[in-house]
Amino acid sequence: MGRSEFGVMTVRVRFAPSPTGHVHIGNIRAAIFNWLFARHRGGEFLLRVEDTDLERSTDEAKETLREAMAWLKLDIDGEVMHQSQRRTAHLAAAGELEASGAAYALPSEAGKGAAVCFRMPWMADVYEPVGPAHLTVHPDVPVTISHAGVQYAMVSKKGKPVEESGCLAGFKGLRLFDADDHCLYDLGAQPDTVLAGKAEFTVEHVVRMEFERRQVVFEDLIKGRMTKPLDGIKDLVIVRSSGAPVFHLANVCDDAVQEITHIVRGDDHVENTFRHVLLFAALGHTPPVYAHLPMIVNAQGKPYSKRDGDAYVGDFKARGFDPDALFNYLTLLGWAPGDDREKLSREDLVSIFTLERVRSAPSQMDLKKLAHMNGLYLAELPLETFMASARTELAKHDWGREVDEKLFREVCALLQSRTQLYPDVAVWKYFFSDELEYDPKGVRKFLQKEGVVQMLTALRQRLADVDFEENAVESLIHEIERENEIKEGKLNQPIRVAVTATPIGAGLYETMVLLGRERVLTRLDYAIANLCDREEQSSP
RNA sequence: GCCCCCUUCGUCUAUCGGCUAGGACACCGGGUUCUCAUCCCGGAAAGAGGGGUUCGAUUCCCCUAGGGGGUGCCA
Repeated sequence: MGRSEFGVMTVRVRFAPSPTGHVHIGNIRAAIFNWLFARHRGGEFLLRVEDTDLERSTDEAKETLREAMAWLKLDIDGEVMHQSQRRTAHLAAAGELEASGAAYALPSEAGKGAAVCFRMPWMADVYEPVGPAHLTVHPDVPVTISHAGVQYAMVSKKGKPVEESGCLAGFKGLRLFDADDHCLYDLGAQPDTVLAGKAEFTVEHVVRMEFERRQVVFEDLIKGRMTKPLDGIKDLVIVRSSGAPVFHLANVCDDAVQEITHIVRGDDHVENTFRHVLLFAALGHTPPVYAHLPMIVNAQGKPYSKRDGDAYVGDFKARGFDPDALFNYLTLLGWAPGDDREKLSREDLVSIFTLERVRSAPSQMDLKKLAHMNGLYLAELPLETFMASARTELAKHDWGREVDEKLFREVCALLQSRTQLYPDVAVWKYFFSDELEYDPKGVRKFLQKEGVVQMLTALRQRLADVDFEENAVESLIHEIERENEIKEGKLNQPIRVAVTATPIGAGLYETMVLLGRERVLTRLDYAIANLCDREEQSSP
């Protein structure tokens, strides 16, 4: 089982999504943790597409799955397994279980075949005794005992019968009593005839049952020691009456043939695990080590559902997130390195990631924090990389489709460090288009002030002659400020609003130079004529 | 109903019996800067509640509450 030549177990993990619809953020987080674990341990990360549900599985979903994984750089080892192609092997396994008596056929319904059910074995390594159990039973509902399990009714608080059932193995030493405390039934220590399906019992007027409770135990790397009483576990349908293998069978068989050593999956599978470990054993395999990841919940603290449209991996790409930033952020959901580091490279993460440090409480996404982290990542992207994404984003605007390459590059270089999300580049419009929408607050605050029009006019006239580069432009502006006896820098914001239509942006002198003399002069003219308060037509 | 699991600032988290409970995002103040962002400094903000165990509990145990998962011939 995946042993290297040194006798050290080689880790083999898998990501096993079912390709029905888009890849969910919770799914991809499971993929990320599997990948990190595999890379940390120098093991292998496999992909298994669980496409047995032919009705709902689509090629498109498979495609978006591969896209999402490629985008997040989750490289896989070995061949991709398609579960639908393993149907014969799954059915063969079911046949073996049935032949050995580990599984049994359910009574077939009219017109259908017989479903196959895996019986929780009578004895197993993972069972441990927990002592005697005494249950109160509702006398109106008869107790039935068969190789398929025990059915009975408990008594609700209101005295109503509540139907319950469990596997036969859960009721070792079962004894049933009536109201007079007579023992009506005794399963005995060795219920061979019942197990063999040679005897079934229906017992009436039972008020009390006793048995030796046992529980199933497995060790979870994240949640610790997990236990569940066997009498609360039911036998498991592994083949439908239609003849199709059920998820549980397929999943366990494939994990066995792929020699998976660790199963890292969502919390929602813990209940399955109690039965899967027994299925592994019945199939002649040692169960893998399990690690159940906590769920990711939405901003309302509720589990993500189809309604939370923003939970698909593809949407994060579309909304301008960087894959490395998302990767890093997701890594911090339910896991932390143990110190104060948060921004961690892939290499760092691979070297320090352990499943033992995963928390077991659900965590919710914080888009603000993700955006912040995205800004950190965008700021340090190589210019070319940033430009490529920015160009794609710009092309979503009609003014951004055909831009001057040289100008585009310079704008990117200037504004990259102030971009948090790619859609933010929409504010760059003033560099590429002359159709400006002036920020009304900016206009009011900076242009419609006394004296501004004169200073802008002076600036406009003398700008025509000056060398159009940063230092010269800055000196000229300062000159005008001195002449008008205002503080150095005071004129910057009025100029900014006049030439960029917004009060926020990068350094003004650089911005002006990038805009170019012609545009700056035209816009100053426009502002002087249309946006500033003119003295002669000042308010009543 | 029953079973399994979870519970530290609004959010993500640190803490593995000694805590003036640390960090990050968001928020609020101040500084730097021509604006914004960055950056720097500061502030407000948490152990669900109740019982134990202990010299000492956020840390261990129990109960309650709240939340999640499961209870399919779905995966």
